[in-house]
Amino acid sequence: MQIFNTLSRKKEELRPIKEGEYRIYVCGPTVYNYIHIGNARPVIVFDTLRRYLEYKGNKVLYVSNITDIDDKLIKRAAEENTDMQSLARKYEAEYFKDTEGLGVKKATVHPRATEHIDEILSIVKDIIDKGYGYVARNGDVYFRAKKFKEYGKLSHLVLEDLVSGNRSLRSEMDADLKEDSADFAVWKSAKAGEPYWESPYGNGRPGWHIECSAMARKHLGKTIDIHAGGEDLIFPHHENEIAQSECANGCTFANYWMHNAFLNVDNQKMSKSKNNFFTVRELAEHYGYEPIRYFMLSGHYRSPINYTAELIESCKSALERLYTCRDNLDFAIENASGADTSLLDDAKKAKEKFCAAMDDDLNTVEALAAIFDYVREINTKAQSSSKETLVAAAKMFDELTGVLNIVSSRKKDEIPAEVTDLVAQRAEAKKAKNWALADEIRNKITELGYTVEDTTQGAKVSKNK
RNA sequence: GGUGAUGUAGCCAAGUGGUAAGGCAAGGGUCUGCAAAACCCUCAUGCACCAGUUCAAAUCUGGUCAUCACCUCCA
Repeated sequence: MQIFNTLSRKKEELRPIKEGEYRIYVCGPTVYNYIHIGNARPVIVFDTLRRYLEYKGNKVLYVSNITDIDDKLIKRAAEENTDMQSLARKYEAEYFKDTEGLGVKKATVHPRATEHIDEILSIVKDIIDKGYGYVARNGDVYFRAKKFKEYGKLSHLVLEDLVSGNRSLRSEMDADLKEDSADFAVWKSAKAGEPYWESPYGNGRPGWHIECSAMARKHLGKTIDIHAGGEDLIFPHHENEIAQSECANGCTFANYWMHNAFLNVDNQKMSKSKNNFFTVRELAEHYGYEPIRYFMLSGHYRSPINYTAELIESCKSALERLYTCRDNLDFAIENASGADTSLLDDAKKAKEKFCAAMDDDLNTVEALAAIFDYVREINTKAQSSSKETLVAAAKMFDELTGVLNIVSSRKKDEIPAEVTDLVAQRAEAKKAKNWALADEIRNKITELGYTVEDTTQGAKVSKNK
């Protein structure tokens, strides 16, 4: 499998440290609010990567952190008149509600920053011991960015350019605490009224970047296979993680870095001030979760995608085609009488095309095309195939759609006896060519919330769409 | 100023040298008592624009235009 590695800016053959096993760390949410649709993109994209690796028979250790200590949390807790921990737990629960709806598998571990203060302090100590960190007079601990010669290797930015950049006001503010304006905080001294933990440097709390370095080391080891997140995290977050981890551990932090492009709204970055901000929750209430997942996979993860309501609607229609195909398959299996086995070849071809696409840097768009090609074959041959063939074809359909996890919300409808009776009555009426009565019964069935469709294999009943 | 991305049909979107996948929408047809679903056909002599390289370019090179992002706590 080829993966685009941000480090080399090239597609590379993905080779894990240990054959058949992948250690993946994906930067998780800061739980201070409901997640927005932009947050959902990396969650869905890398969940799909994980599912594909597992589908290919690999073991995946997947870690995604919960940031539950942060400036935004402190601020928001004050606004909501609550404490930081209750706020964090509340939105963490909402986060899991949304991700579950989006068909995202739970990570092997979802570590919380506040439960890893010991590990964080331990890596801070390593950094200081090795000469890469220093304690400022107020108790802040900073990382000497320039001392790490490879600083900038991920973002391909040069420190001098950064320093001369046009947003240096903030670093100038701390200029009297830092040795150099490029240095960044790994530990922050406590401010009045804010949560803090005791440390050798005085009371304080972890900086943003250090938690990921610490939790990755604890749960996945010093060198991991893949580290992933949104492209905005490349700098400074991931750059700083590399500096911290590689200096503290003395070895490569992550072999592959994967970053998804942004999701825009009206071709602009989503932001509250532009009033183009959508949470996953509000969209899910409108359209359901599954179209959102499909939408995220309908474009390549490294290309920006633009959200509009019309697109979600068209994703919903595309999903309908998949649901209908799967329903037809079940119906055909129950009523199978044909002998054609050529669908088995189509299933094999579909899998080959699907895997070739996924192997090429997670090309979910081509993978979807493979599924839709297969759907056409199924629809064409469903009524002429043998039962065994249809069962195998359905299994392949479930396999491929299962990797993308896009047909999970389809349920087999329970048909009440009342409706079944009406269907039987309608069949009688049809037999007698009493079309008026047949249509009247069909209307009744519709009113009860069900749809009846006539096929060459008899009447097919489902819930109204 | 530095770095990077993008521009393909009405909409979305794959395709990195061999003559434009797939989905949505639209139109026509087949099937059906009528429907629904499904299937078939139609829908870019052309891939922002201009040059160039090549037997061959959406794809490579140079330039132009447009849009977007990152450059110290935004996925």
